[in-house]
Amino acid sequence: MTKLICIVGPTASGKTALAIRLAKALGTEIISADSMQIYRYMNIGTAKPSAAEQQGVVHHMLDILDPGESYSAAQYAIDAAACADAIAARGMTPIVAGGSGLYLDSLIGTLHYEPEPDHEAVRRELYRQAQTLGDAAMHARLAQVDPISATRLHVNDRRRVLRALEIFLLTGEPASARTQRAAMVQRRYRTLKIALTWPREVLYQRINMRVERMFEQGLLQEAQEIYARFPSPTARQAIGYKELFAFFEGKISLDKARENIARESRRYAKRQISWLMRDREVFFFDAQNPDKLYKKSLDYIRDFVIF
RNA sequence: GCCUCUGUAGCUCAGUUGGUAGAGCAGGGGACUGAAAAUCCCCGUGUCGGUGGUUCGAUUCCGCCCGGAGGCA
Repeated sequence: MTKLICIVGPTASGKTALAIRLAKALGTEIISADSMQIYRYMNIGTAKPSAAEQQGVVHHMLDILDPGESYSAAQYAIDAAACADAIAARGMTPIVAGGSGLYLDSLIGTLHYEPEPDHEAVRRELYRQAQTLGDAAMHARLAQVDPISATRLHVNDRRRVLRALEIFLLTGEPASARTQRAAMVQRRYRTLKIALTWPREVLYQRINMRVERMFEQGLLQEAQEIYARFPSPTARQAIGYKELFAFFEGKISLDKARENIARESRRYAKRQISWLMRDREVFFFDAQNPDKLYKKSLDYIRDFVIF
């Protein structure tokens, strides 16, 4: 089975730098697992490594879409797997680095996706209905066709409730049944997962500093451009952009936007940590000393690649 | 120096006509299968500034002390 080295961790934990250093040492390539760096033009706000920072290491899954083009974890699994297989075919062990836990799990095959018809129209209709009938009614409807999903999902989690309904309407099968079947599918890759950890306060300081640096580097102008060129739903939801859009629309002050970006980044980091904590496979490495982190990672990688 | 206001959760404040207290924000924990940087759920013990007094009982009333803000000199 093909092997993948995964470098994960919350935002601003140093994944990018470590991955590049390791890739150079191993002579391999990097596959990004970041749902926002996948977009062109969103560079500063997503902390995408510049050409200089990449130091000649080949990066995949960066800049493959325009902001506003829609994408999905399922599609990512296909595209990233193609990259991984190509790299492996050339005799290397790819490094996957990124903070989008769902994407990462989709790639390695912990999560599995079966083909399904286009959901565009059905989804739009469901949201229209939710608008008029209310969340409780939609949840009740789900309970009739897919009681397992309905118990698992909170009434207010509109997104997941409607998605579950959508699956049923599209496939005639409850989402829970499909999920159950997917769990039986064998994984695609063998993985070594290294997670970078920091004391919470230190990580938050790093996040705050990074946000300031982003503004120094011209985040405002970058967001302005995206705002003008891509009035799209995707860029709208990226931290660092959505807050500035609110500023452009006169809803909040620039200071408030800056503050919100830092706060949302902190909360995002917390959600990422939650995601990692439940993954029993990850090794948590202290990231406070970069050299020690690098050496320890290399040790683990050597064992992993050999055996 | 005198007068007035004020001191309650990390922050901004509410409140208890005396029975040891609660909101917002910040923060913490969790969920997560085709939008995921998204979406959603749960979590409020804190010497009620300190110290004496009144009281069965004080964060609440009274005295003094210590912070802070303003006014008069």
